[in-house]
Amino acid sequence: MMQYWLMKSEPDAFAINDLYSRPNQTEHWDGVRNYQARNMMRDAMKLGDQVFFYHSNCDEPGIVGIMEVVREGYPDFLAFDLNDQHFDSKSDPARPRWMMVDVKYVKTLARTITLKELKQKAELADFALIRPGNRLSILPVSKKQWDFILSLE
DNA sequence: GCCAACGTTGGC
DNA sequence: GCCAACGTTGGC
Repeated sequence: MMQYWLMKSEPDAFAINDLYSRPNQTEHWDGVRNYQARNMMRDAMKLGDQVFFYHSNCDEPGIVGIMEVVREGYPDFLAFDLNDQHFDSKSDPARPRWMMVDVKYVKTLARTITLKELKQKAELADFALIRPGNRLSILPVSKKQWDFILSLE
């Protein structure tokens, strides 16, 4: 059964246009160093799942596009790379601590659906993104929420 | 296992 | 740049 997600990225570091210009418009979602988010990538995200691309920590935080899971959870090899800022000495290839998935660009929304706007919708009162203090970088989205958000485009 | 200190996220 | 929320670490 198809599932829906939202993944955050700071556009200064990796924006939807960066995904668009990657070979095959595909990239691995590296750098997640939070166990809850890790568990979702390791256990729950499946091939074909649809994902909102969310720009965080920027002038206009919001949902900017859609991507698709094209490879299920596998070790985040950047955690093994001493020279990478995501290096983690507690993760090694024999016992990888951090996981990632590969995502492929699907589309850019006609406009950014802003956090501000999402907060104002009674239909999204239960949406994890707009609950106070939710800093998880990967969130589940229900089909109902997904369809409603897309109807705003 | 508790909890204080500390670090990070991310909106504003 | 501020700060609230909250995850992680480490002493005990």
